[in-house]
Amino acid sequence: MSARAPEGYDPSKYPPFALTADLVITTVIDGKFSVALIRRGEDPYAGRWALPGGFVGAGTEGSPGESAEDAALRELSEETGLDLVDGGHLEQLRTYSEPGRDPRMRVVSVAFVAFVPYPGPLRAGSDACDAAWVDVDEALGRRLAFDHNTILRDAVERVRSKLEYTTLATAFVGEPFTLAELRRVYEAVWGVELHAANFARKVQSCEGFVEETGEVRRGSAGRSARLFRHAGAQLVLPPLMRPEVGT
Amino acid sequence: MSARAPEGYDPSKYPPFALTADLVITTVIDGKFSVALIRRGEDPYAGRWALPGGFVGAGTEGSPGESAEDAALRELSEETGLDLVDGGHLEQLRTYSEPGRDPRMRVVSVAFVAFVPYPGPLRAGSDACDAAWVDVDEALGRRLAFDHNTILRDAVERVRSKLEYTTLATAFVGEPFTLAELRRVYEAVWGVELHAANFARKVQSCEGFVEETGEVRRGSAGRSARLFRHAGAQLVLPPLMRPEVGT
DNA sequence: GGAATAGTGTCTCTGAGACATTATCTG
DNA sequence: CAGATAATGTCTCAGAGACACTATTCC
Repeated sequence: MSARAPEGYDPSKYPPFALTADLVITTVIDGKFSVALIRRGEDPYAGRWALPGGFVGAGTEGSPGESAEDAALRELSEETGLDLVDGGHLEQLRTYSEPGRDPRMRVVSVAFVAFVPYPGPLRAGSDACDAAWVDVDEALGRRLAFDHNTILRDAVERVRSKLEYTTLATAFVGEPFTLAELRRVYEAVWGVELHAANFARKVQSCEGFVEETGEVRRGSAGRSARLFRHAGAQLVLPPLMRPEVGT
Repeated sequence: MSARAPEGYDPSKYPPFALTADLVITTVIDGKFSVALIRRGEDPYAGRWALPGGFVGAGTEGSPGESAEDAALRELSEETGLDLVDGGHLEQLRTYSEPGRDPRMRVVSVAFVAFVPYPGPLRAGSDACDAAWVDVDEALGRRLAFDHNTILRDAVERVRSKLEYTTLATAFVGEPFTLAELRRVYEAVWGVELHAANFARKVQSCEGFVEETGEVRRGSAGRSARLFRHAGAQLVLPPLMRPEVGT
């Protein structure tokens, strides 16, 4: 019985939680799987690196408020300038609600993961004294604010596994892209080397994963590469398997 | 910047949300994929079927409060008597935070999915006038309270896909179980018929999925079946694929 | 031409699916 | 013994991985 009020609906009777949306914004920069971090300017955890995020607007009389997704999109745009109309992907990760995860008050955080093509350096937001793309492994090694190490770890595993059975790797590259560029996304995120020939065959044999634009990319050494765009399919069946991960 | 208060930490400055944990408790009853629903005794949506759930305790001075997971476990136990020590599985689905999803006030719901062995009929909780196991397809056809149709749809898809690449089917059967019983879980959840011989080979060839107890189950017609228990592995590699679902 | 990168051909091996056969139980 | 259910044997086919080879581009 979601949200049933036993008698009368007096909001003051219901425990107040503050709600935030925290983002794990991931991208691939020059072959490195990277995440957007900000450096906190204020206590608690002043000076620590943290995930970007912010409060969800609850609304007042006259204004309807926003969902956690709305808040996440707003934060993503503020932080990176992206709005997902051309490429990129945002999805909910999970919600972190342990009492005590924020030392000040009861804050529940809905965490999101974003997959974006590299949008250039970050601008430090109003409440951060610094912002930067950080290699994921290095970020996991830092002591982040709040429970953000846990959130980041969960997000990294989500991204890695989603590349196996979805076409979301295309969200990391701008269109059009070559098959080698797409392969480098997998290699960066999974930390492995893939067999180029077999990778290309697999991707092209999966209905709706990519389609040729007809153009080629030249300019670098070697034979010019055909260009592709994402062709709409969401799932990869059967999945691409990341090698050697369980053994 | 999760939960940063720009100046001073005055909780009254932060928008109050009520937080609930809603549960999609699934099981397999006699070959039918089923979900626990309760019938609401009070407005809003009095008389409508809904997912079980309840408020998350925020805590007060002296009491620490609980996480959404704590609340979900409490609700699961109240509703079914189960505590997951022997079998069963509970995981977060996602959080639903659209403004207006509850007509009374701003309620954010963290939804969970539970996989449990059939625990017998439900007892109607304090705030429900009825409670029952309902076939999933029938439940999806009803007009449930709040946005519970959406939550249920998301949960059903989660369960179906989780059976592909995890060993969670074992959470639906009591131990020990026969391979035929395990196969009937897949058949019920996916709504397909599986080839018994190939299923048994696949399950046994997957390291750590099941292990023989050495006992057999007799009493029904035909050759007696060997008994198994879950052997600890969480993932099925390569995944079991549900047939014909995309085509 | 030579190095570098893209793309193709093809072989092997594994595993899924289909189906036939054998084994063991109840009545 | 007949029927039912469990378990095994084996054939075929698709797809992943490995590797050799061809194609095209820049220098």
